[in-house]
Amino acid sequence: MYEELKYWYLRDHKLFRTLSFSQIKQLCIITGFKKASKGEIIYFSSSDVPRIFLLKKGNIKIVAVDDNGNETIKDIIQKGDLFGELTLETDNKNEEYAKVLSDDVAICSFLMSDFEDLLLRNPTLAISYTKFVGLKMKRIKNSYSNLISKDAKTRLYQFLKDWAEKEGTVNGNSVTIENYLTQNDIAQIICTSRQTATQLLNEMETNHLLSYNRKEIVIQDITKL
Amino acid sequence: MYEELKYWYLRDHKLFRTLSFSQIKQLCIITGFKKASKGEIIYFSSSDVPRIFLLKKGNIKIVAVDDNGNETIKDIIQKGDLFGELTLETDNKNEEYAKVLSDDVAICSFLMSDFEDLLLRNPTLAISYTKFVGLKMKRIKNSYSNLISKDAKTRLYQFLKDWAEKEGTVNGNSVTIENYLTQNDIAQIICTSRQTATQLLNEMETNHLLSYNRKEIVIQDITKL
DNA sequence: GTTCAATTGTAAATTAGCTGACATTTTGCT
DNA sequence: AGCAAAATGTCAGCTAATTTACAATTGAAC
Repeated sequence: MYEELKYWYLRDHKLFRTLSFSQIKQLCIITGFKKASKGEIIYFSSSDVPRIFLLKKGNIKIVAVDDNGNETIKDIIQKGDLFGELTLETDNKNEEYAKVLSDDVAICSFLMSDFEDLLLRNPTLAISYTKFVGLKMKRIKNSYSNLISKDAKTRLYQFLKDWAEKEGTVNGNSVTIENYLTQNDIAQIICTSRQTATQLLNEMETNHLLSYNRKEIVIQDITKL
Repeated sequence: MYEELKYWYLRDHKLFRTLSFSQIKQLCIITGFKKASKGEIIYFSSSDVPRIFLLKKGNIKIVAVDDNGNETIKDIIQKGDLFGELTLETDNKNEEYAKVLSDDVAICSFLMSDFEDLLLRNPTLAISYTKFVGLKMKRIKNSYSNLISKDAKTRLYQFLKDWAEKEGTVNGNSVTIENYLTQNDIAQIICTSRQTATQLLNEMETNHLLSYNRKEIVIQDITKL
């Protein structure tokens, strides 16, 4: 029954829908499970054998540390997202780790080499996977060109719109987002200083565009952003 | 013999090294050839059937036009690079075109659907291709995080180093680059204003770091950048 | 050779946003 | 409850780089 559970955990991701039961089982044999709670740090890049991870529950942020010890948020991973060495290529110089943002997370993982084997035997999956990586690339390109050509305000608005679309609960024109990020996190994501982010958020609050607190963000009218 | 030629054209790219003659021939049947000269604009995103392109000779820039009609340089493609819908996914809302930078270019292309068929029959190629797309993604990530966290000067230095490494002719510590870009192009690539780029380049010239003209750039000592 | 457009050079004014430096509030913890 | 740590609020410089504005140079076309 444990096997069964794992099966469904993987099956859930749209990438694996096309796989037969036995194929998933093959991956499952080496599938690892992990639970973690808020604030915990999960190392995944170096040391261990290269793995691909699937976040089953909760939210995490991928943080990179540069030579000066500065932390930068690379990515926010949500329930259902894959992360890790998606390029099937290991690079060890990469100092990245994941930090748990929600109360707790469930992560399932498998070895990159096993996945590669599976892709070899499953060309359709290989194509789906390529498209998946491509989509990811397109998203990254998009958000980066936002970062570069737009000012901080526009970037914040765009970020909030994206966030609302991905995770918000809609209620007419109003959208409610469960807020698991600090203002500092938000600032890092939109690449600005914490102070600027605070200012902009307060400005939006006085303009009745949204109401902000540490639990949730309510956007009064998403069409006005 | 025309067939033969095309074979070698494709064969040249390291992605296709693992393919058999017949497999390449299969692609070649639908391979298109194109020649174009300086300043010419090549549309490749919309209208036509989705294709993947391989630049065999010369240099082009990929330019995107936003809603306000502003042009941004998305990418510089060099001899041997693939471009087009590398993600195997068409998106039509994308307003992109290529502009020829060198005196003339040779481009060879094939249909995305044919390539997809080939990938299906060739899992090894599929994996290579996935890794290739992944590598591209990693490069993009890298250059973007440069754009975001570094100042204009550092960005210019990094760009020149990259350019020199890719295309420069080394002579001891000195490197000569054939300059097919205007200062405005360079400015756009490193995401700054034309004036700032000009200033920085002149500053480098007075500091004897390089000599610049419209034909070539000579970096006196690449290790000093 | 002359003309015109593109490219390059230079400088002052303006500005978005960062830094640093605090005060205040909230949260988790024992 | 009471404390420390984390998160938020606010403000005054400061700075890199954009904008605006124009001059000078180069190159290609006729």
